[in-house]
Amino acid sequence: MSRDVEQPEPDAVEEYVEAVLSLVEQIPPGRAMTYGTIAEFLGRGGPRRVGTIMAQYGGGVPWHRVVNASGRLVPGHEAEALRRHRAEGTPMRGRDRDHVDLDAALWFPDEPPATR
DNA sequence: GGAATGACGATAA
DNA sequence: ATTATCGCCATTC
Repeated sequence: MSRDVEQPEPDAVEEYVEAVLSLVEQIPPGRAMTYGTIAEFLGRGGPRRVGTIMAQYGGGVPWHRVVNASGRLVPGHEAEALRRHRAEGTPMRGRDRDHVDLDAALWFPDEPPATR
């Protein structure tokens, strides 16, 4: 057949954004997830994709509970994120307790992803 | 289609 | 612990 079938529909993007946001919303206080873990759990896209999305649409969810693989806080909002983590009692590490202790705080969803 | 760009990740020095 | 490099995924120019 002719006719190519590859037209990146805006819906697919929106759906992915929703998937990321709804997952981040589920992260309990005092816990955290990494960009890579989120991407892995969703089974599509990559850490980079997740980061880009959080940067644009993460304003309505607990964005501070998303950290990079090193436990580093969100660039540009470190002070705010740090303040919130201290308020939530998130396990921190480092001399200044400015990194999330992923060994203790990494959270993983109990149920499988919403099979779309 | 190639190059540049990111709230990333793993690894090497 | 910090910096540099490369790989990855998708978007934008």
